[in-house]
Amino acid sequence: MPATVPPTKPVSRTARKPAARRGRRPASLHAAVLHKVRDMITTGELKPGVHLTERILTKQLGVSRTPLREALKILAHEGLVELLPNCGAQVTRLTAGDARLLFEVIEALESQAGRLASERITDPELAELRRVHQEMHAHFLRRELPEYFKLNQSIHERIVAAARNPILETAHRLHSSRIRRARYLEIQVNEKRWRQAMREHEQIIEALEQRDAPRIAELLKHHLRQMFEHAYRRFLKAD
Amino acid sequence: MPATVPPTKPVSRTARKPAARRGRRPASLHAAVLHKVRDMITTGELKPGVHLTERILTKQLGVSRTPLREALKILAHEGLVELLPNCGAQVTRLTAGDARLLFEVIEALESQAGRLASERITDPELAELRRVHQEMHAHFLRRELPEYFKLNQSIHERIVAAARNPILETAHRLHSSRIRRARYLEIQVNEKRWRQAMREHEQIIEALEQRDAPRIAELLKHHLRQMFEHAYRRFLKAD
DNA sequence: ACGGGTAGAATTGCATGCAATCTGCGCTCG
DNA sequence: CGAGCGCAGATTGCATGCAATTCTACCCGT
Repeated sequence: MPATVPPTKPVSRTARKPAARRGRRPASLHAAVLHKVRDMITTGELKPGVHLTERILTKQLGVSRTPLREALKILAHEGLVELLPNCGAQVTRLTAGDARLLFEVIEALESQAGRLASERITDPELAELRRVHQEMHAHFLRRELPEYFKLNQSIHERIVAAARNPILETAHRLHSSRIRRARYLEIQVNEKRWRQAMREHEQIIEALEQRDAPRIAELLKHHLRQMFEHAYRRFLKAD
Repeated sequence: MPATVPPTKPVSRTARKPAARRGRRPASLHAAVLHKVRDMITTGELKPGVHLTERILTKQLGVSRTPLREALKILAHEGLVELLPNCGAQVTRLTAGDARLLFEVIEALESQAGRLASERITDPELAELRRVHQEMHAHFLRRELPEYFKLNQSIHERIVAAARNPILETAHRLHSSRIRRARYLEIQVNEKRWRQAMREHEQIIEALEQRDAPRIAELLKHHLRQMFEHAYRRFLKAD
């Protein structure tokens, strides 16, 4: 009985208070719910395998079933939840096998993004990337894992964004979000791997500055493969 | 006023006739609607830019608004339709620029699929692929475009399937469906390109039989790029 | 005659009601 | 005492009702 979670602040727009037109654009409710639930899953607030009942979620989010159901359908389509007919939804439990499949997809997308980024990234973007990288390095030296992790994620996102391909970006984000937690696990505590990852990042930035497309693609692939291999072992241990 | 389309057979399950339990599994209505509308878009029954009103579609499909809306939300998420807030949906109009973005994504996915397929494809699958290829060749010799096109599509799908990665497969299908019509345009009437495409296919199959992963990846990329370049010109002319 | 404003109609977005299905539990029968 | 059956509760899936927003078209003023 997971109903112990306190109801979060309702996302409702006009709701019962027609006077309060506080938030700027009401934005569509289903979109808000979609983002909220997706966040809850990727941050781990909703753990894999948890059974989601519409009743509980609607109460937590303060919306009715219609927008919630629309959001769940989309999440199911994305693969973040599984919809059992007439039996509700449950957060997808990521097996090691699934993780491998995801990494194979991400590898393809991210290396392609790197290739394109090397041709399209602007000098200011490069400078900013270098700056973030150095900031990340500082956190690495101080062994501040959460901050490091956040900037790490940010760097990968910036590279993908520099590819100037929103469709590629969306696809990449979609699949990345599903292994976000695996990526986190990967670095945790493994000092040696952490140093290695830093070196790989250093090389990637350098290759980008030299706009060496094939090298970037190779480096990103290698980086992701290493990441997967290490995360994989942890997975097997964890399961 | 596009309401001249005759209502297709309703997809409803129990509907108004509780006696008729004809179809085996009722299957979920929203899934049926999703497939139906997606088909209508990819086959061109619903042309790009057409405005979709819930009212009309519900009548055509014989379902109520709820499952239809859920299907539209997913299609919007896939990029096949655009959902204007409070203004309904319209079939996404694919610009030449969008097509380029899509090709960049497909190139990444399909070349990765080829790489993986070269390692994982079974000998019977290879034999079947060769068989389909020869059948396609026969249609090529007889200049039977629709049949050729169908088998062409089938070959690409088989290669992706041989990668043994359902997630990759889904992502590939998702993006491919959006440029399906462009692919069709590409070959039409351009005799020289057609012969060239046949040669490329021949090489791809050979490389697969030799399980030469890097070569397959390169060949598929080249094949797709050629396809895009030729389709691109037609696009620009068509627009 | 033309532009602006406003009332009306239609359409979307959300909430809720109803039927069908599934789960769990108690009861009965072997 | 165990297994099968049936009933009740809960939950999902779909249909529809209501409010809000947008688009259209008409009317009025300049």
